Amino acid sequence: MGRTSDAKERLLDAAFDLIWTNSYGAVGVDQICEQAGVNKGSFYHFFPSKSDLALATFEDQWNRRRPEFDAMFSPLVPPLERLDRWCAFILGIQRTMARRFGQVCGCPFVNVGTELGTQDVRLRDKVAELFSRSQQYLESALRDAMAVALIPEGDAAGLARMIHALSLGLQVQAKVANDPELLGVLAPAIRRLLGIPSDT
Amino acid sequence: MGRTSDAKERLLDAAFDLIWTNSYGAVGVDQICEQAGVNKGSFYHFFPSKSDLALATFEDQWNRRRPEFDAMFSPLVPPLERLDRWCAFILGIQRTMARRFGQVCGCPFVNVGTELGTQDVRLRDKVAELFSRSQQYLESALRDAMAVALIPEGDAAGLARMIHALSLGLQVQAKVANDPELLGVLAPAIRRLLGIPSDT
DNA sequence: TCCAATGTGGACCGATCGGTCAAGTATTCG
DNA sequence: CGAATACTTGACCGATCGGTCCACATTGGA
Repeated sequence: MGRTSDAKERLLDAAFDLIWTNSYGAVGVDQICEQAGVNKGSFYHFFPSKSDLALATFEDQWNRRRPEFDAMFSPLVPPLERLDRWCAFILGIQRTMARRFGQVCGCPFVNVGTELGTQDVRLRDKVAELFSRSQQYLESALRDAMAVALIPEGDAAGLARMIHALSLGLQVQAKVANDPELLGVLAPAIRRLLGIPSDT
Repeated sequence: MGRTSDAKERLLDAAFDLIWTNSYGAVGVDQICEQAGVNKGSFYHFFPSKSDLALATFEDQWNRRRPEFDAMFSPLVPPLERLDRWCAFILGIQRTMARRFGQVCGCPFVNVGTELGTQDVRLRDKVAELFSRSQQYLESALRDAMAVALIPEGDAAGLARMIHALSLGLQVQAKVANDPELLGVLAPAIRRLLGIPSDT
């Protein structure tokens, strides 16, 4: 009962894009509303605050990306190829954003996590949660790789965290240098970390 | 001629601390002035804009830290120990900030670089420059390590970038998890990356 | 059909934002 | 001493901030 609307989705979309390409602090509620084609009254009908919108945005984006991740890390894909696909995925995203926007945007979760980490505990915790989910995919791939002796046995969770850190750091470097191609070293770097000799 | 003052230094100090522990956007000019015990008029006597202050702050901080870096990476220190000292340095800073402030603050340059990377080119370029300087220290240590065959010959610059990325990523993870001890894996991760078997 | 629930429009709020300005005070040099 | 310079003071500006409010439009279920 009551009327229906897709304003909430439009707000989630607009907010994520604007915050990703700018920053949480630099994007105003008015701006988000304008881009979403929604009035301020409606905004606060759906979300109690700007921070709540950001929170919802993150969960929403994750859910949207999840099928892609599940496919990438499918147990049917050879373990090391899963990692390669993941590297290609990240590189692809940063390339696309850089081309569309003229500027490497980096990882949206890192951006907000570092900006608001000391100010908004809920947002910080949400980013930590999303990080943990990413690492679970990596960890699972690493364990499968160990099972078939593609890499030596070891602390899969710890390794996953290292690989994840590597990717975050390279994305920061790429953003600051405004060059998505810096992410090209991600895959070889991971192989180094895993002790796999490169092909060349 | 004319009167003298240390207001500029106080502004640089206050600004760096406030921006590091919060974020660029969340800290106002008024707030910086209050913490520095300086009036707004004086602020704009020394700096043309908030963004210029941030820029000056970064250069200032680097110059202050430089002797520490030069000592850490002195050619008289064995190459691999330089890297260990660097890891300990980063861990120490994050621990101190976390204890003093109740929250891991991460790398100040990453924080601002990711927040303003798409909005303020000068700031972005400055962060890129500081990153490059850090990598030069690492690169030099790696080359020295190669010279005495502590690690296999290879692309020192590329390896330095990977190590640097690893440290940035781990700092982001530590901030978001609010646990400085996550940086404990930095040293072992670097050894892994360099292909050095761990002691254990 | 009519009502209750749901979403919309947009004016409005006090606070704060980065930045300006002009008059005044201290200091150093000639 | 006097004038040029360097710094201080604090009131002030328009714009924008996140958030509130409420009359109104639209809808689905009974």
